[in-house]
Amino acid sequence: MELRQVTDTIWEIPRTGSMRVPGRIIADEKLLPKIREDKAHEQVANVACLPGIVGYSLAMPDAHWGYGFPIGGVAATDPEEGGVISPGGVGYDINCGVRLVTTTLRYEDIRDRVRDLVNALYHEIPAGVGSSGAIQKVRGADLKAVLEKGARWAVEQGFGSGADLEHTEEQGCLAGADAAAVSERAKTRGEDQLGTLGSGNHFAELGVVETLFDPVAANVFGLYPGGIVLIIHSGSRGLGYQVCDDYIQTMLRASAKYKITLPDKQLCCAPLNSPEGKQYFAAMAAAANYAWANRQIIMSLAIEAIQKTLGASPRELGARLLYDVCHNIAKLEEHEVNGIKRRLCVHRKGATRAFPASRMEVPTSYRTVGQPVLVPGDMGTGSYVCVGTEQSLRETFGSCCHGAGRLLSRTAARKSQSPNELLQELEARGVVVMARSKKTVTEESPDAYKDVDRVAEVADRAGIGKRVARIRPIGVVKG
DNA sequence: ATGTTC
Repeated sequence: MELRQVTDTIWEIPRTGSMRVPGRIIADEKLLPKIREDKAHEQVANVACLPGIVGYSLAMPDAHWGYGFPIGGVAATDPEEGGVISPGGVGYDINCGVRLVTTTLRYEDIRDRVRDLVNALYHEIPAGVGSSGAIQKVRGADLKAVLEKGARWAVEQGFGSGADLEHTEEQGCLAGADAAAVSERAKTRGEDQLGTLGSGNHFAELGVVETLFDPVAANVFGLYPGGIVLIIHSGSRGLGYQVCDDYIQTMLRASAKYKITLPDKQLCCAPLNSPEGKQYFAAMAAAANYAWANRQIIMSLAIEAIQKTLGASPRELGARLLYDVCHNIAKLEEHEVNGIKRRLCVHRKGATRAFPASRMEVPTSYRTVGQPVLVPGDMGTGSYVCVGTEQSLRETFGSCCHGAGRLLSRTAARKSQSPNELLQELEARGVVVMARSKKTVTEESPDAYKDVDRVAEVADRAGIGKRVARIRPIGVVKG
């Protein structure tokens, strides 16, 4: 497949065959070969065949192979022109996302307490496959409220405060959610999993702000060198998984019903304006809201654990949600295409929104700099806070990368190192790790991920997310 | 990612 270099950081897949638009991959010479080896570029071309897609089928610098769509894939469709919605373009973990909490603690204040803090987080936040029981079971009318109100429900139950909602994408509630579109089985799976981390790449992490790239934006975001931050990465757990699974079946039928020809069955979809498309959107939004409630509760549990461990008052800890950004979702947004404003369905799968200061969706407190973009790397290397730009709005429907991106499969990662060896190595790097499962530790080895510094540098150079600060991990809780 | 194949 031909890849034509357009700029330093853009490679284009020309429109051929049944592609409706060209593909574009944001990468550099070092990241591109791995993306090709993964055949993620072929998935970009496949996505370009979806009915109603506009502009480009895009891949972010951390792109790799995924179910149907690449992870790191972005695609916008126009519902008015038969545009579709595809569960494969959202992912199994609906509204998997990241939130970052700043504190007034400095590294020197807690240098000797990191192990105690990690231990406290480990005990207060259930983690691992099938983890449950963080809070009382939530069912019936309460679960309906979670699905339709999102993070606000958690705040109303006493987890965090209303101020958190202002610093959450969509205020922690995607409009159009309908609990009735979520199967009973999905609901049952969700009733005891609110406030739990899950497994895989999900984590709760303590980090220290290390490098500032943009001191002005850093200051607006409350980031300062030596400051301690809390990062939480989790999603919609078994409930979101079940919603995806249920609707892939629906969409396989719908694709046939609407005579949509697809190069890959995993791209199964339905027009947004069809009953199936509307129902999936309503269920996806409900799962997204569950994920926001989940992260809101996890954050609250984590902050409480830190306060208790340090014997600090809320005021002394000074915890404040910088932002919560999702990276597995489809959203209706206004975008300008060829000079015309259109309401598009933007699929971001393993990609974050990255809106500039000019967009109304950005919290008023950040309206001078832009939307925070949270880019966690692997547990031993670092994470980035970036900021959205006008360029990302123009070139990637306001999207940026979501992490380092996987380099090795989980199986390959497990074979490369023993868990104890890896834990020691991380300790030597200054990272205390506590994990429910040793298997997860090796699967999540820094060696299993691409270099987040390079990914963030490419995103910055490509102009889709300017780096604000780099964060070094000091303590991590894993599933 | 996922009660890691209801």
